[in-house]
Amino acid sequence: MSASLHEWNLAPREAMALQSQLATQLEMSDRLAPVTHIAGVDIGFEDGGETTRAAVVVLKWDPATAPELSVVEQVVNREPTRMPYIPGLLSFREIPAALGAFEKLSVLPELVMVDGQGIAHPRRLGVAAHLGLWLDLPTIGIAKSRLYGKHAEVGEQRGDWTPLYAGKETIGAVLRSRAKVKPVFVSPGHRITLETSLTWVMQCLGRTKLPEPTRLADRLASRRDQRK
DNA sequence: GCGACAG
DNA sequence: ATCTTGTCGC
Repeated sequence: MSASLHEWNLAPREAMALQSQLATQLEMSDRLAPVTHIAGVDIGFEDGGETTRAAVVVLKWDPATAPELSVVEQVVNREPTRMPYIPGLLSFREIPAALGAFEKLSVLPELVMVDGQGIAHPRRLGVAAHLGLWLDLPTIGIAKSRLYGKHAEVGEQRGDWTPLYAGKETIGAVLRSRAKVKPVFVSPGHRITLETSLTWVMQCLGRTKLPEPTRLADRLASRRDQRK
């Protein structure tokens, strides 16, 4: 059985109120155990959207070989899709299936990278932040596009980044993870700072746009991946 | 009222 | 996210 279902079947109005409340519980400072394993999380859909497929990939962290990291475990969890995609309420659609995938894991990571926003969200509770609270693990959000916040143009060089702002508050960073490619949006979720988030993301960056954890989870969650 | 809008 | 082939470029 997964987490108390009542939290996941809320009307948009209530879901939004819950997000604001939960956001106050986020820890915005570093509280990480020594990192030996990093997980990547992403969600995909099948059957025209009727089935939600959560994928979690656990990689062994080894500074000697990074950004090449070995896969220690891969898990896929399928569940009936419970609600449609509503901008700002993504976590209510994706987290239930993700929690099921984590329950199947035999190796728990000390750090989790999620495909989506951390606190770079209207109410500061993107999917990465929400998942971090549920798992009580440090999480980082790595999104392929912007949901919320303003920013200046980002440099062209790989590694260049510029702050993502919500007024005067810094809620994330726009990172040029690969030259000549659209930048990614990095924002801390839970138990980690933006600075530390950027350090980890860059350390897991190969020559690709996405860091290894989410790149592999992306592939595993995608319908194009013919595995089963 | 008019846009914007993670996956 | 997903529906979908080939094709341009490093």
